[in-house]
Amino acid sequence: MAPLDPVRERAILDATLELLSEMGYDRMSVDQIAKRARASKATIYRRWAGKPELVVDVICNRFDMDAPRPRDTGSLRGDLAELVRCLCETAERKHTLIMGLSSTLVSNQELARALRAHLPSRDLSGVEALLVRGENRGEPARRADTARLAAVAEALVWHRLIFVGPPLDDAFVVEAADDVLFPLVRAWAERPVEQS
Amino acid sequence: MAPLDPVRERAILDATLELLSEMGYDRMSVDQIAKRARASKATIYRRWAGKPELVVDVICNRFDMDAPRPRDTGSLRGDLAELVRCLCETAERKHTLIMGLSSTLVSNQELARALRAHLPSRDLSGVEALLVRGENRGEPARRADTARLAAVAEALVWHRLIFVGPPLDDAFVVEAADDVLFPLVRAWAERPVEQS
Amino acid sequence: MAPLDPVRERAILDATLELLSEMGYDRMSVDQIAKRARASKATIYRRWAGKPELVVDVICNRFDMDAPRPRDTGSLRGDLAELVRCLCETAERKHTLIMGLSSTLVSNQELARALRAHLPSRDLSGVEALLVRGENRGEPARRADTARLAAVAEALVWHRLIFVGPPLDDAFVVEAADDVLFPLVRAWAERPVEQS
Amino acid sequence: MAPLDPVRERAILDATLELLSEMGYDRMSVDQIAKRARASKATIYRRWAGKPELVVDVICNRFDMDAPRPRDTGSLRGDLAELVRCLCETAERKHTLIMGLSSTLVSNQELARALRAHLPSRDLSGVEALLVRGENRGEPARRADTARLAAVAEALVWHRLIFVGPPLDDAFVVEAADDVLFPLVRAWAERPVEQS
DNA sequence: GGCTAAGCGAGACGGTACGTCTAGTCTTCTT
DNA sequence: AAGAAGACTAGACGTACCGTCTCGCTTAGCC
Repeated sequence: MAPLDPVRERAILDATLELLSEMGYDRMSVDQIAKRARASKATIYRRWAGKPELVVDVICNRFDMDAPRPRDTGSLRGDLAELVRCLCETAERKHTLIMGLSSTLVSNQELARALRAHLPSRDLSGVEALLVRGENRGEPARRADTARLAAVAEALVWHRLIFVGPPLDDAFVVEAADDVLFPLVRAWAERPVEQS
Repeated sequence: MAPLDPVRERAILDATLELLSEMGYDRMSVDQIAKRARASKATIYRRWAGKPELVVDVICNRFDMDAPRPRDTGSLRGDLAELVRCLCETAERKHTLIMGLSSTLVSNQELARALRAHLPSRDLSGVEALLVRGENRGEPARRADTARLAAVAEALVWHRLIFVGPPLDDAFVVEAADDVLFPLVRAWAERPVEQS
Repeated sequence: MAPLDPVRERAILDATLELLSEMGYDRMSVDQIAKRARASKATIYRRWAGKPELVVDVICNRFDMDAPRPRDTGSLRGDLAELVRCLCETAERKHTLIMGLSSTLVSNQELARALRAHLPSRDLSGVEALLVRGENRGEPARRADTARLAAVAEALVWHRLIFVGPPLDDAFVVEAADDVLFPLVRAWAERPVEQS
Repeated sequence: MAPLDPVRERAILDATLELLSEMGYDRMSVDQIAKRARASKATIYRRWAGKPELVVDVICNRFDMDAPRPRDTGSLRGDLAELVRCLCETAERKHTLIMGLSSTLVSNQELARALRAHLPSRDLSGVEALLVRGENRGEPARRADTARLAAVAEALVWHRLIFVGPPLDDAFVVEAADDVLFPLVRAWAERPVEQS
């Protein structure tokens, strides 16, 4: 058993994940985690420097952060709305966690970096596919920068969460898609920007 | 002295503001605030329901949240970059505070609302002026939705802060302006969206 | 309430005293004391540097350390046995506490001094009276050094506790009185030693 | 190597003995013993039931508990002082250990018995010789109960350690010999008590 | 000009989480 | 097959912080 037992680690991460959703970040105590995982606090602190580090690890390793893949709705505008909807879904899940952690993140840049590395939907293929479908339909989707489109969509969602708060309703989704993303994609298609 | 002494209130807000920048939100304790303000904790809790409320009050009343007014650079693209630069400046100041508070904001929607009411640059006249100048120059700035433009710009800045972190460098500013905001304004000018 | 509230102090000392006899020194935890006294651990640690200091205080202030006064049995030998019996009674009560503390006392001489100051039966008048009674009966009790007699008696009792252990039976009491204390008192009476 | 290796046992006892004098009983941890003896904790716990048992074993087997034999000083009074001096020497060495153990001894009578079996100077021949020498010199040493004399002397020394604390100075030695032991021996010689 | 009401500084209090430490058990790998 | 290495459970310890409360003192406003 000399190397840190992965079974125990798993149990601790599981317990943390459960409690995280049951109580939220700051009402969840390390003692509770230990009790639920039938682990000793020493076992927890042998692995993680503290509660925030543990939770970041949970987020990175056991939390499903990938947005669901946007479905084909038959039109570019519809697909963009669908994209925003998917991002909303994920962001609302992440939001609580990140907000709970953020007071720590501010004074712990190393931790912040670790978390950020796992935040974005690494998988851009959904957005890519959306643009390809649009192009195939003859819609003005060519040359759009996939990553930038995803970033702008994500930015709109998070901005809304921070400045207006949940819930993210359908009106917001449609506005974001129709008034920002769609015009933007069209603009890129017509006068492409030099890719950076 | 029967009504709550405004002098004491001021001293407490000042002390809080100082400590907030010296230590950050969560390493700052109420006892420290009391000591620095030569006030009793009772005096603090007679006015504010708790530490988060106090800090929100600091932000609302003693924290200069208004973005500096973007200057005229002679071109729409330049003005947009200038706008983003101004937003960056403000956002970086706000960022730390909001992140420190956010674990509380999640479970205290009332507080969140209070804070949000003071977050946005209420003053959109700078953005308005920017668009007017563009229009006067014959640039494609007509019919752009002032509030929406400001929101998108702000969204880009905050997204960057959350997902990449400070500092907000010049490359980011230029990209945001040239690759997103400028195409967007042009798109709006050419095929205006129905205002919501 | 500014000065440390004596009511709380009392409650804590009481709770400690109770738990001390219920569980013994080392199975008693500070958390238990706090819970029983309906006090916070902070309140305890504000007053005492730690568990040993608290217990020493209990012993000094709330523990009745005085031996019962030996009764008149009608003879010097009987009175001496009675004295030993009284000392046994007290010592057996003290024994557990001192033994529980002693691992700390070894490495904390300051604490040891505090405890020692409260250990001896300060009241020697019982022993004094015993000797006077003997003298009045014409028994050889003159000139005996009261303090020294008490010390020898006490030494015999503690030696027995340490080297043989409880319980202190009647045979021991009689032997101590008849074979040591009585001969000693007689010897002092016949050829008094120069008092030191 | 199949039978529990006596070499390892020896190493563990040695390490314990060293640490015992370096740090005292309660600041010495089992992990430290293991590390110093280059042994595993399992190896320790395979042989001894716990830390107290181990230490008792050290005391019984590797600790020289016997008082040095009192030398002939040419007079009974001098010999008695010499006896007390020898007891002091041993007691001061034992004192720390016993005090460190005592919190355990209280709640573990079996262990207490094991320790007690090794505590007294089993070898009474030194005391016996002392009395014989006195008798041969014509001093009043006849019929004295060797074991009881040793016990009283020992009692005086331990009482002093407990109630006044180390160090045991020369004044104490002389007083104990001249004011208690010598009168007592003389009294026994003149009116012998029936041996119990 | 006293009386009352309330704010005030000071700081103890209950509660609770944190992170550290130790004792004693158990597992895995090495020799 | 015994031993070294060291991870494990359990739980006590002492610290820090929050928000409440109680003291006296001082001040303001009203009779």
